[in-house]
Amino acid sequence: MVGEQTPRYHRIADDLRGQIERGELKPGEQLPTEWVLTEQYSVSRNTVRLALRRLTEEQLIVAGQGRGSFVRKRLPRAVWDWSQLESRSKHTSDAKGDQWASIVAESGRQPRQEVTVSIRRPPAEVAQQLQLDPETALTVVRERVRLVDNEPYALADSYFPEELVRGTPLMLPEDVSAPGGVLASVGLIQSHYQDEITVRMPTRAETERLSLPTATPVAVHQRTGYDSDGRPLRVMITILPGDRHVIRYDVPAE
Amino acid sequence: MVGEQTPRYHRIADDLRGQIERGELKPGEQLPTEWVLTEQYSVSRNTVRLALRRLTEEQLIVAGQGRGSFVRKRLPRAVWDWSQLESRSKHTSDAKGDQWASIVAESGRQPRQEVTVSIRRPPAEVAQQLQLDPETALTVVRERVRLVDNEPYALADSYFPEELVRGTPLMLPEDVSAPGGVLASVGLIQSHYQDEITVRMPTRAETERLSLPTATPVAVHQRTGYDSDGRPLRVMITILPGDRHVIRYDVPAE
DNA sequence: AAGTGGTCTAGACCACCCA
DNA sequence: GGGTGGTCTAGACCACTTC
Repeated sequence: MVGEQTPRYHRIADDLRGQIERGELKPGEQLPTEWVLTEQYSVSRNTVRLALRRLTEEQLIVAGQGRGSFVRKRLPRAVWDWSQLESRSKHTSDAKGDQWASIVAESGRQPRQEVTVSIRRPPAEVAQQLQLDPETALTVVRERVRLVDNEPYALADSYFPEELVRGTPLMLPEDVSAPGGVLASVGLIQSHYQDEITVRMPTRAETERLSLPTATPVAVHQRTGYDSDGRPLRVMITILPGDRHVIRYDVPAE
Repeated sequence: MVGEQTPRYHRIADDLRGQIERGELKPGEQLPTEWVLTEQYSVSRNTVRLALRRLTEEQLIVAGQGRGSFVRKRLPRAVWDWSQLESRSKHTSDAKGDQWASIVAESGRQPRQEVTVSIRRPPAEVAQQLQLDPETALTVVRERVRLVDNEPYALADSYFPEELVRGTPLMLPEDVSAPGGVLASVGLIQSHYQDEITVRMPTRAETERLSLPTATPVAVHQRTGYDSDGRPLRVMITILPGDRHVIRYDVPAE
C-alpha cells in the first residue's frame, strides 16, 4: 500500500502547491481541513500533516491551532539599504527618527520601537568584534523591537563599550535616534562599518518575540562601527525575518 | 497521558540539545537510534521523530536513511566579501580565477566550477533588472555550480543581455574568469553594483543541486552590474546555503 | 541479512479559536 | 460547544546502508 516511486505526502503537497500556484487557492483563503483532506486523498491524517508541513516549510501556507490552515499572503518585502542607513547626509531633512522609521512611515504604516537598556557582559562574539575582554568587559546593550502597525518586524540589539557611553543619553531607555546615528549625539563619529550577514533558522526566543510562522528563516545582520582610528565603537545585531525583508547594498566597482 | 505544560517532544529535543551543547554528544557522533530513544524516554517512535525533526530544523543533527542520525559538524563558514569581490585592483596578483577560488585555495581545499552556457529568455525579475522586454529579449546565461573538494557549495547564475556579448568568449562553456571580471575581458566595464539579499527556504531543485540537509535556509544574493552611464550589464544570482557562508561588506560611513 | 531511518495507518485526547 | 490544528500511541512495511 506504500512503495510507489514518490511518497504519497509528496504528491499531496505537489497537488496542493499546484492549486496555490494556479490561483485556485488564493492568498488568505482557508485550505480544506485536515479531516477533509484525509477523505479527499484517502490517506491517514498523519500523511496529510506531512504534506502540509512541507508546504509550511516552503512558506506557502500557515496553520493556526483551532483556526485552520491558510494560503499565505505575500507581503511586499521592506528594503533596507545598508549602504545608506545611518548616512549623515541622508538625515538632514529628517532629524527625528532613523531611516527605517522614515521608510515605513512613507508607505503609510506606523513604525514604532520598544527599547530596553541594560548593562551586561557581552556575548563572546560581540566582545571579539569590540576587542574587549569577554571575562571582564561591560557593554551597554540597547535592545529594540521594531514594529510596524504593532506587528513585530525585526530585532535590533546594539552593544556599546560601557566606558565610551557612560553618563550619556544612550543609557536612557528612550528613542534617541538622531542625525548621524545615536553615537554622533554623544560625540563619537563612526567613519566605517563592517557588515556580516549570515542565514539560519530562528531560535525559539526569536520565534516568540517576532511571532514568526513555522519554518521562517532569518538573516542575521551584524554591523560593527569603527572610528577613523579603526577603533570599534559599536556592534549592532539585527534579526531580519526572511519573509519580510530585502537587504540592499550599493557598491562601487573600484 | 498528554497535556503537561510543554509537549514531550519539546522536552526530548531540549534534553538532546543540551547533550550536544555540553559536548556529551560530539560533532560527527551518532545519536542513539530512534528505537533506543523510544525506550529511553518511554514514548512512541513518532514522538521521538518529532523531537529529532526539531533538532534537524535547528541544524544540530543530520539523518540519513539506513545510516542513522549524527551530530552535525560545524564547518567554518566561508566569508565572501562582496565589497571586494570582482575589484580589479585585487586581482593583479592573481590573474587566473576569481576571488572565490583564491580564498578556497588558500584554505587548502580544492575549488572547482562546473559551467553551462545557454541563451534563454530571462526570468521576469532578471529582465526587469536588465531593463529588457521580458517578452522578446534574450540573455546569455552562465550557470555555475561552485564546488569545494567536489562538494557543491553555491550556485551562481549570471545573465547578460545577448546583444552585448554576442560572439565573445563569454558564450563558451569554459571558465573565463579574468582580472576585473568576465565582462572586462570583452571590453565592458562595470563601474557600480547594486546588491540585494533575500532569505528563504530552498526550492526542491536547489536542495538537490546543492545536496542540502533538510531545513537549511539559503541566502539569495542578486548583484546587478552597471556601467558608468547607469546601463545594466549583468545580473548574477548566487544561492548561498546558510550553513556554509558569511556575506561581508565594508561600508564607508559617508 | 541486519539495522537504520522513511513512510503510513487508525485510532485517541488536548488546546485553542470562534460563534 | 463545535470545529480546528497539536500532540501522542502502537503498531506495520519499505528503502537504503552496511556488513
